[in-house]
Amino acid sequence: MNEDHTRTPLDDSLSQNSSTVGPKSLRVDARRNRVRILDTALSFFAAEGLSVRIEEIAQQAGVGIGTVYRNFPTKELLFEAVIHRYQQKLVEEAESLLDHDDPGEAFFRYITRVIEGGAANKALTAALSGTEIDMETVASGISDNLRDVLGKLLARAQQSDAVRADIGADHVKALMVGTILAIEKSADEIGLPVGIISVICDGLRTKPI
Amino acid sequence: MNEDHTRTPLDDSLSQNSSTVGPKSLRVDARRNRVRILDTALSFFAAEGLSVRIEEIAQQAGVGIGTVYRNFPTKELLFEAVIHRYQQKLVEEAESLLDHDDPGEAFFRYITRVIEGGAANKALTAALSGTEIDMETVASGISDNLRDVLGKLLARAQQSDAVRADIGADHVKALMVGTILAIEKSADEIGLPVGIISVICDGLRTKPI
DNA sequence: TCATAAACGGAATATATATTCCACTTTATT
DNA sequence: AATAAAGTGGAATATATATTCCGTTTATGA
Repeated sequence: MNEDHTRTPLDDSLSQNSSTVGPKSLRVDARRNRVRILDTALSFFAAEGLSVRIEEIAQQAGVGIGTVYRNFPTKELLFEAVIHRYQQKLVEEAESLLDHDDPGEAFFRYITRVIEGGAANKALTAALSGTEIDMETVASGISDNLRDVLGKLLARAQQSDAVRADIGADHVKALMVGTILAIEKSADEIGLPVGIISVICDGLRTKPI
Repeated sequence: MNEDHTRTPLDDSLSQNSSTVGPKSLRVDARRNRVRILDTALSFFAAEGLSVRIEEIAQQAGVGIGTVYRNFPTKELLFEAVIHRYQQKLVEEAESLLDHDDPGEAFFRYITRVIEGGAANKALTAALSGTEIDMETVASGISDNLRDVLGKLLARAQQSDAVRADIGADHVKALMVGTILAIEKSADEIGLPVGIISVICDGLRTKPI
């Protein structure tokens, strides 16, 4: 009775590369369900944060609760799996901006994009900020990877004198998180996001004189 | 059996002016308990946010759960009562800065103070940002009052050309909330708050050239 | 001091939801 | 087609906590 189908949360997102066999080759129907669950969970988490009921995800995904739990033994683990994707995308995006001609623009474009994307995605917000959950694993995962690339992006921008020198990646990360949260929490006044982002960016720039 | 001791949440904080009789003159022990509950709730909410159990508050306040519920029929109402105090303080503080010589400094001093105070107070954060709860009543109450004074403070600062003209009180409020949340959520890197606040303030300033 | 209404305490109740369990299906293998 | 292994659904369980209920205690005014 010793169930050990519990894969570690970070190595499994279900290797899309159809050729490779994957963790242990799931049965075809199982793999399909897994994808459905992840997709559904993503949209729910993004829209409503961690408070969605597992039952609702299961229903919408067209599977039973039990199936969700077979794949993700815990709500938290499901969340982690969902977030792990997003994280990857963010990091990749940052990396692709690392060899941009204008380090300053690369930097500002990146934080703008992260903020705009995040403001529409409660799941990401929760993951980045640690709101709503403890998030041992993911949090540190995100922090490490994202802080790294962000740090590089920032360093280049600072070297090219586009960004003030007295701040670090932590500041930037905090500012992004805060801005995302602020936008998310505010009544949806039109124009708010743009205005706020502009304030942040201006505050980060080196001063003219 | 029709209990109607349910006072409206905003008119009752227990009128300190000992001379006036108050809402309906509580029995002396009842009044004492009410204060204890409010005080205890404040510190708990500030430290841990809305997730504290009512039972814990009751215990720490030295009363039974029933007594808490007699005074505040709902966890949410208790929270509202607690927040109402803080709100009042914030508004008063803003008002007292309205006739400061230097409108710019008054403005920046105020948002700095709110941010620094808020970052240590999860209750305020929750109330301001709407995190963790719906907060119909308080939210709008805070919004209205605080937005008002904040607007005045901002207007003066803008007239004196200390703050860029293209933003409104909503932006400022969102920025404050975001900053508070960012600081609160970040691991406590020393110096983070100062650095972040400085970025925000710089971003709000009119530009030199 | 007594009677009475007000207030109290905390066990019991209600509710919401995460998680488990297992009899039943479906897939893969022969 | 038959069988074993893998996977499934969803009722049942476990748990956490907000809220109610009511017998007991306490302040107050005569």
